[in-house]
Amino acid sequence: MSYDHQEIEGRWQEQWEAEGLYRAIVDWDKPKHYALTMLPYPSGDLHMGHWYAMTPSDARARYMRMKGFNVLFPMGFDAFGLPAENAAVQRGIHPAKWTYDNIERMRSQLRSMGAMFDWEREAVSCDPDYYKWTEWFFSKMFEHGIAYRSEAVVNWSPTLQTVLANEQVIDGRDERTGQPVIQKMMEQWFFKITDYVDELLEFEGIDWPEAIRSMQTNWIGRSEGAEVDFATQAGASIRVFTTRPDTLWGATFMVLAPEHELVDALTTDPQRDAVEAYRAQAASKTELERLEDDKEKTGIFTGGYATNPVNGEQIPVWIADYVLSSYGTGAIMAVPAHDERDFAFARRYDLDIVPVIHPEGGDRLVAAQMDDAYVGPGVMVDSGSIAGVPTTDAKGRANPSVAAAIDHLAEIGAGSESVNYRIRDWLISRQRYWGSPIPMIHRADGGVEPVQDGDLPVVLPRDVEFDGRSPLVDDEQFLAITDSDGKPARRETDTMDTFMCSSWYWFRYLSPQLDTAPFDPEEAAYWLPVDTYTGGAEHAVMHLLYARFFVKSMRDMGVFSETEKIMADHGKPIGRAFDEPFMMLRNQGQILGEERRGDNLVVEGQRDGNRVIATRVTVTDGEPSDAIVAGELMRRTENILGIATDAGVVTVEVPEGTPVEIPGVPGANDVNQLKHHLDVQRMSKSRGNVVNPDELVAEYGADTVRTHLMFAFEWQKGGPWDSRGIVGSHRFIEDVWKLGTTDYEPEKVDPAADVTLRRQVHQTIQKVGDDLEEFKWNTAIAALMTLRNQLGDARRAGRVSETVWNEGIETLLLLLAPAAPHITDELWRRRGRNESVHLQSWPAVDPEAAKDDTVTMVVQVNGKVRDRVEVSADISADDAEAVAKGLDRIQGYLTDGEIRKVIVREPNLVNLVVG
RNA sequence: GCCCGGGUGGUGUAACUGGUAGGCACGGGAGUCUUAAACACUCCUUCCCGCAAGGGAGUGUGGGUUCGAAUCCCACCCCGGGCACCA
Repeated sequence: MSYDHQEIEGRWQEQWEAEGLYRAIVDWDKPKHYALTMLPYPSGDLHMGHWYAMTPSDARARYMRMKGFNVLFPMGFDAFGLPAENAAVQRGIHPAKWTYDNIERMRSQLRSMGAMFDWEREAVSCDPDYYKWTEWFFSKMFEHGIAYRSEAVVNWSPTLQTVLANEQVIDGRDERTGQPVIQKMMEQWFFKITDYVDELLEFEGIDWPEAIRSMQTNWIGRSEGAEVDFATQAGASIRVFTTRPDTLWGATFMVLAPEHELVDALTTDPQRDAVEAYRAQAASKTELERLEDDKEKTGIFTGGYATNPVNGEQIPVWIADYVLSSYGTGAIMAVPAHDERDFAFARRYDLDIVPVIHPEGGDRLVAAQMDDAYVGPGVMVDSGSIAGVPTTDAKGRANPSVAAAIDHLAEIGAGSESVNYRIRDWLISRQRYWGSPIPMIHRADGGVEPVQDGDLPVVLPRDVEFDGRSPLVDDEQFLAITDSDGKPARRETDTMDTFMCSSWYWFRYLSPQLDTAPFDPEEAAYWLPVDTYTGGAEHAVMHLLYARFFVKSMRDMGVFSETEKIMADHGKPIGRAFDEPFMMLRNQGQILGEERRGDNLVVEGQRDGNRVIATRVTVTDGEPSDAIVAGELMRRTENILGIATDAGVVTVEVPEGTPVEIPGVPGANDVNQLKHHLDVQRMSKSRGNVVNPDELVAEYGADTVRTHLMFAFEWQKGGPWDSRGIVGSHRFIEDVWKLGTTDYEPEKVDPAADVTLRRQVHQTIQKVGDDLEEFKWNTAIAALMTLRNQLGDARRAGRVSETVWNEGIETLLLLLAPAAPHITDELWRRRGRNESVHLQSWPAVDPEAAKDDTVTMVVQVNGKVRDRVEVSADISADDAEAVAKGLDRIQGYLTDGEIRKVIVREPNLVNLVVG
């Protein structure tokens, strides 16, 4: 009987569905487990990454179910977003049609995984039934002052024709397309995520990876310091935020962001033209251009002066674009002696430098002799009342000099302690069509008001034309509305960031059909919170941060009050259920395209230690001989290339300005284009490195693909796909088939063989269970492969009894069921069981059976292994020592000295120290 | 520059709390089967010396702690990720 994976997998997927095997129903008598995996965007095709993310999560959910939990494992689609609009523009397909067609296709691909998704709970964020509640949340947040409209400098993407949140902009480029964004003053909708910063910095009671926590902490960017006011002749004073109020005595000038509101008032007439010119020039630059000019700081003197509050000095006020209007107060006090940026600026414009820190154990600093700002510890000098106070590397009040300065500022009334954050409020409006409408009305009198709850959802008009801009802006039918006073008004035309849709989707899964509330409190009381959440780490400061914010604001708006009552009725503790969305978070890595030989790079240059400094880099098909390095580009980090040559991977540094030649791409290129070019080239030349799961499933079956993805990678790390390796996992699945389908008859039963096999079986139960708890699939599968080998050996030897053989086979099926659900259910029922393997309990370890009765004891002499011997597992320390000393091989090592010390770690090791 | 996470055979990975480095696979080699090839099966496969018995080296590099270090400490190099003119 050969293993026909296509027939088996198709049949079981249908049967499970017909049986409703994975329906998750509230049952207060059973412990619940809410397992969640990030929902996909319906791009059209499921790729390996989806399989890699979802099938291990499915295996975990299945394991929890076998452990006795009532498991909810839903799936849905994050279905709003720009690609649908691009399809409309490029191919004339309506975004809704494009999206729903893709969803249809992906549903069937998802089914081919054989996952235990409860499809009755599916949620699709672009359904009006769904976005009605996305809009409702917006209205609630508007009511509670969490959503607000404000004018601010925002990131505008000319490519996407919309504004973007800060989280979506990386190095001045939009994170999706890599195109530059520009800064624009616009009136937009925001969510007050900044009200929650302190709570967001805490991760109490949740089990999240350190990397995500530190990324969020980093992004929020809390810094402690003080706000200080500097009086000016213009009347208004300039407020600055500084983390180093202790260096105030060394502040010799001030710098305002070009956009700062006091610039006009401070600018003197002789300087006005120059200041205006500088402001205009700064405004025209993209963020990217500002960053590129970072070598030389530029700025201009306003002509105005401010008074240093601690010493009364008059100091000049400049403007410069290295001061950001968006951070702190948009103005700084410059302390060139102790800040690198201020130092560079002062040197360039010949401004005063006054050192106020005396370096520990060093000479007094002399301004004229400084080559760099001094940022280390020391003692405050020339600093009025805080002179003599030590200064350390500590931040905030933990630094004695900062504490002293804050106290002094409070005394003289010039400033106070203050905390600043890097994070800004979440900009959620988008000038796009395919998103959830913002349910607001602009009144004729200039005010705004929410659409009445009863009128939700504001539905996207279907009959619209696409030309790259949002069709909502001039859709008169959509726009025309009356306000609550019955007067003509206009609808808001912005839609919401799609991250808004994904900030609450796991609540919608609880009751996707409910039309009276976003979720059913009866369901919520039982299932919440989400117990395990899995997905990619790339969402660290977007989705995962927004989701935390969202739950906290829902809690504060009272959205959970009924749910809480029902929980109390059932005596279920609330814990952190409404403070945090996901109790446990685990991130999988990324599956990369298969590495393969392709286009070569030829590098000319000099060797420098273990790397090569390039003088010229050329992309070529040939392999010229005068090159120092020739081979395939494996990786690039900034200007460092890793090139695979016959002699291994060589590190090549490409200094700025090195000529980079790419055939067909004229003009000056740089390293940034290199990798992109080669990737594109490789992808299009042969799609051999784009791994298509559908093809693999057709060839090997879903069980093999699932098992292999779990086996071949360290899950949190991922890595490049290697098409050769999958045969190993396939052999494993086929061996399981053979083991499960052959009738076993012992030749001659040997009780010792029974003991051995049972020990192996029960040790495997222990090992696999431990590994699945910790998401360590690779070692769990390795242990199951070992058990496969052991069962194969036992069958060949024919010494184990039938009972023990059956226990072994059935345990293998039970332990493998989460990873390979189809073959295990098939074999399970072929063994005459009429209930699914997926309804069985996880096998229990019999500790007696699992115990080793003998172990290999290592005998070392001076820490080197010199012999090994089988001993009883419960050997005493004295016996172990005696056995070790008695070994012939060991005797030979004892002749050159006497035993000075004996270390015994029975039963594993004896170490004899001889000298 | 700062903050995380890493570096183990030809490859992917494994190794409890400091106690046998290389388990599970891929690839490679030899053999059995076959007219042959593929499949399957058996054995070998960290490197060096040796016919072998055996010996030596070995977890990025260099030091240290320890009876004993892949594991702990210090310094450095490299890789991946995040942040970055953030005052």
